[in-house]
Amino acid sequence: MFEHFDNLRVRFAPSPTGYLHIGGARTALFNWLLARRHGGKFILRIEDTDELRSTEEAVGGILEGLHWLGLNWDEGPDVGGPHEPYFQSRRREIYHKYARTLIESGNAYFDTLTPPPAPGQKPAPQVGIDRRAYDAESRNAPPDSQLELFEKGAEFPLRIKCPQGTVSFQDAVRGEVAVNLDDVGDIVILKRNGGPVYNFTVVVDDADMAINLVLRGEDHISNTPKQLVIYNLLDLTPPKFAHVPLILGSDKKRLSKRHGATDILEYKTQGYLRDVMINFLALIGWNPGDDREVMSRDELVSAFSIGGLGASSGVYNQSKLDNFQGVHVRIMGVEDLSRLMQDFLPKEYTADREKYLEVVELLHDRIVKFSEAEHLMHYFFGEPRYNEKMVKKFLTDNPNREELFPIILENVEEADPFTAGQLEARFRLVSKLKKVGLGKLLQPVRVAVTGDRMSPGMFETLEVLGKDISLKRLRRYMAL
RNA sequence: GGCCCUAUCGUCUAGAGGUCUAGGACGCAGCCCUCUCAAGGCUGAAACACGGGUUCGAUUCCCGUUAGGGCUACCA
Repeated sequence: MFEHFDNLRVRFAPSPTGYLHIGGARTALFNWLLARRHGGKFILRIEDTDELRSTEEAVGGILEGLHWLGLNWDEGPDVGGPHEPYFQSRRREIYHKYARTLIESGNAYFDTLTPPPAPGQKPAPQVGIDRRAYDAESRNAPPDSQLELFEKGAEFPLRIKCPQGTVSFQDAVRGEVAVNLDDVGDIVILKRNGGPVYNFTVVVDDADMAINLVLRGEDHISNTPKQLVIYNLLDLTPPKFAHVPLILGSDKKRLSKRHGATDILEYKTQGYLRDVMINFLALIGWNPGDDREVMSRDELVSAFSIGGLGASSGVYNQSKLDNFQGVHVRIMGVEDLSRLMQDFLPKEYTADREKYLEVVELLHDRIVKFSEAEHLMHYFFGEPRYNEKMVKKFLTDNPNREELFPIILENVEEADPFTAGQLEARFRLVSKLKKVGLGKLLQPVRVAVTGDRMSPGMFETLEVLGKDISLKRLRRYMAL
């Protein structure tokens, strides 16, 4: 029943009270994947009814994050659409229209009994209150009187009249969820100041925007019954629901800054590929039904199905992300890699296209995050940043320096042509004749030329560096 | 506290009553390759939370316990 969709309309509805974290990004991704898979529409709606906590910057950050991931929306901010506006803060009249409907049908009433909350205090819990008092005071007041209050702009919270019994729904990932309506209660839909409340705005907007499948975080599962009551009172057909598990940190607690980067844009600046992020995120709580793990965006779209969603929460795994990044980098051609990586490098590094490509080729298997690429290749484009400990160990304090360094220098000097093949042949011969391991010969070279103990193959590195630079760096430490 | 959700290797997961001596991936360990670091190849350690049922038979179904998570606002 959840596998086939006509005119699928899904949405991502973040509230701009902070950056787009990876949990939200994943929810957005699932919705996007679903829309693309079934030829439906992906709608973006900004839930900024909390005027105190919502900010413009947050909106910008969320849009930027979504753009970076390539999760383009068919309707929403910037692109518009037939159900504008897509910001809840600009839909107040719509909410009031629906509120009026509820009052007229006798399904909502002003709560004249509950005192205003003390400033800065949470209002007292209203579930399980003594209904009888409300029944006498205003719950059973005639709709006309309530409408009058509404017109006057009464300073009372507007509550729905929750019926008794149970509500249930078929969750696409969990099956049936049933709740006793006594646990829902007469929830507030309009605040004392007339502002609409979340559980009311989602219902109104999802209905108004013709959303027919709501896929969201598990933290909303308890809100669903409340929303269902409102759908019923409004005589509206509710959408289907799918609640995906949350992403947890390594301590199984809700993901937070303590677990590393959680702003999706942080991954961009660290140099993760957007397709890696998408691949990684999709696999937390979903699988294609076979053993595939590393998947392209297109593969993800065609493999995605709501049936592949799991119900148990997943823990964020940084080393898996890094592994995915490495694999995606390796299967990518040098051309693509070079292009995607150049924003993370100084302009001087990429100016000489040919040399840049040679360097990238050498480092192809060693690059993970692009933010680390500069360090891996810096010595090709300028003086090495020497690791003093290694300089000491392999060069200045090398016990065999007098014996080996002249030989090393001589062979580099005389290599002609100055190619990896030529250099390798010479060094292998020396190694054999002098009965010295290649490592003994090459580690000092490596430190002198690259500044540290690890690099791509030494012969290839020397070739790309060229004879002049190689010799200059070697002589600095090896000329006795 | 109340209500709701979840429960397979450390982690992501496959498994939809017998195919499970439980499969894959990351990570970890060892070996191979090797001029270092990677990459690659091979091998290994590593899990069905617990207790009751149902059944000829439960990782798979039901109940409970425990654990984790969520919600419990005139926040979203």
